[in-house]
Amino acid sequence: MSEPVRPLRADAARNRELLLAAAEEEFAERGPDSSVADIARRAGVGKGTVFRHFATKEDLIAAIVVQHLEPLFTAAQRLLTADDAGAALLEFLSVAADQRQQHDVSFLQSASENHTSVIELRDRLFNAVIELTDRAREQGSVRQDVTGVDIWVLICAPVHVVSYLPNPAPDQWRRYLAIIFDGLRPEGAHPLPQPAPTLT
Amino acid sequence: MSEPVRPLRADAARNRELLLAAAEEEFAERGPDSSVADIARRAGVGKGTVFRHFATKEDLIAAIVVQHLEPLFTAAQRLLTADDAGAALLEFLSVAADQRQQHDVSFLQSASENHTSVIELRDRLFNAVIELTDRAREQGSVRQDVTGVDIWVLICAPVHVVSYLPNPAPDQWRRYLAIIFDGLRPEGAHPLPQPAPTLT
DNA sequence: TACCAAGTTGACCGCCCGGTCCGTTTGCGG
DNA sequence: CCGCAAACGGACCGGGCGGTCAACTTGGTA
Repeated sequence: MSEPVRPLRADAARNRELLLAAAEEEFAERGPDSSVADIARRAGVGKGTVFRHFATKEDLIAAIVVQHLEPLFTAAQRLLTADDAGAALLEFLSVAADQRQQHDVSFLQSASENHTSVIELRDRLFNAVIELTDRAREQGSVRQDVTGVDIWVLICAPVHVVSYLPNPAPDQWRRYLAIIFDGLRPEGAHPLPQPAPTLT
Repeated sequence: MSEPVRPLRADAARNRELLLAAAEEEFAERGPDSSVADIARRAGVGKGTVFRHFATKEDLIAAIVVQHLEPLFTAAQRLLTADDAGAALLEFLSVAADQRQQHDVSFLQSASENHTSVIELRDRLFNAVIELTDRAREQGSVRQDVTGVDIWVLICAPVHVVSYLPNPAPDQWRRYLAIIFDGLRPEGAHPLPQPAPTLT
């Protein structure tokens, strides 16, 4: 079943990394309509080389998304072993926001929803967020009526709202994460008007 | 200085409305890359007619944005006369979210940032939000360290986070508006790590 | 060092986009 | 009801896109 994949040639491996880095920068700067030709130019390779490494533009996007989800998943797993689950949840949200602030490619997620590699990693990350949230709720660090799905959809909010500012400070998202997290705390919580959603 | 603009012919006026409605639907369903040809087809007119009414695609987008900002501004002005400024602010955020939930074209805002008509209306709306927020803060309905700019960037958040759900209930945004608004209340507020931003 | 598979390249293809243009149709004042 | 300006429609244009391919270069190995 398993294929004895030969290692990439040295120049090919280097070009692959150059391409991923260039594509990430290009998407972060120019948005979701960045062209493959521009990405190739930024990486200093021909356009044909892009398609040798990634069969379609969508495959390239999926590779970038995976590269972003991976360290997030690692962080989530590490934080699952922390004693203070509330602080762990807050730090996870900080790590996620900080990563997005550097290179915001969140708009690529929807363009790679069909790739199994993205789906698998995304689901594992989702489950880790559920666990983080459950632990924080059990310790009374967040309100009783908040679920992992709530946290899941709120991950992106701090960075997103900052994108409406003309020249935001690099850490501006911290202000809005703090506001939102205050809304998640048990103290002074008002009843929620809608039941918690699911992902199905 | 003023031009004696003749009234539109009956069919032209009707087509203009058809086009605006069709474009709004098309953008809401297909996203920011909807084509002018598809919009014309949905409106039941030729492509040339689109460009008779709106010189460029950007002009069409700006007209849609203005059509969305106008009722929002009206609502904000009305709510400025309410007694309970905290409830007024919450209702303004509800009106804004409810409108966006019906036809989310918020991604068009950035594509029409150069149009004076959009800029003027947006600035007037912004000032109204400042006033609404100042009144709510003075009445102690929201925390002392929150500003109108904070509210301004948070307007879009409830609808945005819901967009990450596969089949959201029409009122799902209310859950997240409630969470965020709890974070804006004075009770149990933790100090904010970053100063309030400005729009310049 | 000589060989060749692996890798690179950029011209090229078909497609679709925003925008133009002119021949045709139509609403409406006299 | 007539005449015409206003409005309409769709073929057409230049340009940029994702993706292909055949000629060329190069890294690793025997």
